[in-house]
Amino acid sequence: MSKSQELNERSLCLLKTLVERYIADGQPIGSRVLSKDSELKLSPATIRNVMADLEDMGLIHSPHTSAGRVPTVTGYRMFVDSLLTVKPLDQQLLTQLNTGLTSQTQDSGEVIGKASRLLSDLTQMAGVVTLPRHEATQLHHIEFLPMSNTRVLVIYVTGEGQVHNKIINTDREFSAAELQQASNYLTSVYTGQSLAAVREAVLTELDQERQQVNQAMLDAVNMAQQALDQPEKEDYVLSGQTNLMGFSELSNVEHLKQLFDAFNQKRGVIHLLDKCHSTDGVQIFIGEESGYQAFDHCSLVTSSYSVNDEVVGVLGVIGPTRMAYEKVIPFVDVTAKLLSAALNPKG
Amino acid sequence: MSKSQELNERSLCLLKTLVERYIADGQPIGSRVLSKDSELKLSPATIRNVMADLEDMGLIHSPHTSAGRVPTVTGYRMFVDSLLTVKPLDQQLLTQLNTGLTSQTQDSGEVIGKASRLLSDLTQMAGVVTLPRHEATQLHHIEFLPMSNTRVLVIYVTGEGQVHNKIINTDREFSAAELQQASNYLTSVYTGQSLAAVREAVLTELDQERQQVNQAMLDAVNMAQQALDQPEKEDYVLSGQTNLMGFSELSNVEHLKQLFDAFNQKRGVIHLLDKCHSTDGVQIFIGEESGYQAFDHCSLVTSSYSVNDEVVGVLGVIGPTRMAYEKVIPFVDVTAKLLSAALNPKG
DNA sequence: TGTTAGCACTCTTTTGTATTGAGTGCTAAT
DNA sequence: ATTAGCACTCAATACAAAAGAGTGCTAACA
Repeated sequence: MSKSQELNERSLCLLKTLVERYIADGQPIGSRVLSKDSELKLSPATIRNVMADLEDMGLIHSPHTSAGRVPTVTGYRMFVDSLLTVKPLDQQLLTQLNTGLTSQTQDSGEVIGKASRLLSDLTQMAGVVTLPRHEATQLHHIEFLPMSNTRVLVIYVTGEGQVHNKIINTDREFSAAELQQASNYLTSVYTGQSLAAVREAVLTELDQERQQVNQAMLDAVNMAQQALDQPEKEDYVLSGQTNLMGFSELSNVEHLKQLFDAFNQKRGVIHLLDKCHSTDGVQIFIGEESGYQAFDHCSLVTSSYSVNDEVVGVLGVIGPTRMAYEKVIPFVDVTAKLLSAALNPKG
Repeated sequence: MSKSQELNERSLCLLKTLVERYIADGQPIGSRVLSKDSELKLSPATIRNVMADLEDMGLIHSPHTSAGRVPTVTGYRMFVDSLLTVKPLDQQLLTQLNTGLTSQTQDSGEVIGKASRLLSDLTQMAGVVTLPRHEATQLHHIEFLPMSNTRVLVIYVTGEGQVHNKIINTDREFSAAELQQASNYLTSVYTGQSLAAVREAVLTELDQERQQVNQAMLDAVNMAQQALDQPEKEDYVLSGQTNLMGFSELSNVEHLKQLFDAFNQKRGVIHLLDKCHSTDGVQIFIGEESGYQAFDHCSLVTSSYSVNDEVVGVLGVIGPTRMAYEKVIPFVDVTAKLLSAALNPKG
């Protein structure tokens, strides 16, 4: 009785080799192979007993009577949490990453895209990088341009050259000169502050100084308020989706459709990625743990990246549950660090 | 002898109903069904004779001895070219299109995206719209902003609020004031001209007036030249890719992967879409006609759209070869016209 | 001469049955 | 506690037979 609940060294060791072997081969592992594969010198019969225990504990599972065993989600979880021996990152991969992310003359958008691409290319799975949190980035410049009648094009530049734009409708028609003046005023006052701060400042300024401030500036602030009104929705860059079509465990078209639909919706994925914002270090969602049905057969390995020591985004790799965690984890970890480095204002 | 090469009224009529029926059912059509389905009162035996002729001519094809017949690519081609009875566009679809494309306060990018989305949503296939040809659009404003050291952010606005930006490296450091002056100079001189014209003008100005013109303007022109140097690559907006995963004829994961890879490469698709630039009216590629293996089982129905009576882009629908051409064709046609209308400067 | 009924034939699809092989669980021996 | 042995389960494979769909051809017919 006590035995069946006890997770002794031996059981764990066997679980470990079972998972490793299953990740390598993709086929259910029977007692015979496990007996040969493990450094423990045990007979298949003994191993069968242990396996029965592991199955009782919900760590492995048998597809049917005459098949071997396969790790369950909790089995994988135990594996990555306490059994995994992380491999140091392949040197060649490291240099590829480094050269890919460090090249000059790129705005941050390009770097993000490049990172996503590298994640997918070097893992042969799907790579994802969220765009830096809009709110946290600094305002670098804001400009109003006349379009037609009362329509005004607002352009504002944040961080290292990310350009955002939006068309707003104004109450009355503005001349090019007026708009120019507004641009100058706002840029001079608010440059260097975070967008969140600017939004707040603009709102209070609208409230308090309505009477005192001169009309031109009031107009400027008003337009800024409209432009920054609803925060831009979060977004991410996904690469290598087609890589996922190669994996036999996802080869069911129905599953694939669900997965790709989820990618297109973006909502769910963003929500999932947001969960990693808080934690630092690598975080992993295995199969159903994500809570999204479309990801039932996938795992997600993520890490957050920062600018100026503040977490502004998340990046990661999406692949089948059966992935080489021992390689992917350090890979994602390093990529996050390199991306942070690449995005930080140069020395 | 002569008979087997002759495409009389009756054969064509049967081909037509065969294709229609096959498009509706998706299963090979036998002589019995065709006999019942056709308005011609002919026995299955007679129909078998006709079908044998059609097969000789390469218009239909039998998957195997005991299956019915299926249209070949040339069969489809004949069908859409001369047999098709185009259905007038469903009134409800029309209003949906209209309201979707006509709403206010959208920059052209949004309209393009919306069009693509509508194409896919309303056909339940994939929709594609190329971005308006960059070269042909008018320059509306150009602006230089200092980033760090010698890096300068160039922002230029074209057409109805499309914002482009690029970071360039300059020979020396420029002050904000200098850049402002350059912006003003270029904007005042070149606003309203097409990008292609601007590029040309800039180049000649660099050549000819190197001595006479003042240094500030020379710098400005120099930077503009760098920014407009290599033309932006063509691009398109694709929607509803996942719709394609629902079709049984494409449900082979291998095919799907090829197709989606092609979508990601973009190169091939763009090349294909470019072929439609010249022609006006609806153009159709059926199966292998496209010349791209990934599209072997797909058809592409396209039409070009214009701004100021000049063709600037192409839009279309991608779906399985077996699609309801009689509905899709008018739909694509109308969408192209509505998009042209939506993009043309108002009033 | 064009159309049709009839029939033999082909080939896929389905269904059923037997066999093989992998792997287990249990029991009894070590 | 470990292990050898054995009966048992179940998927996968192979094979055979039957059913079904549709054709091509021939001969009869209007």
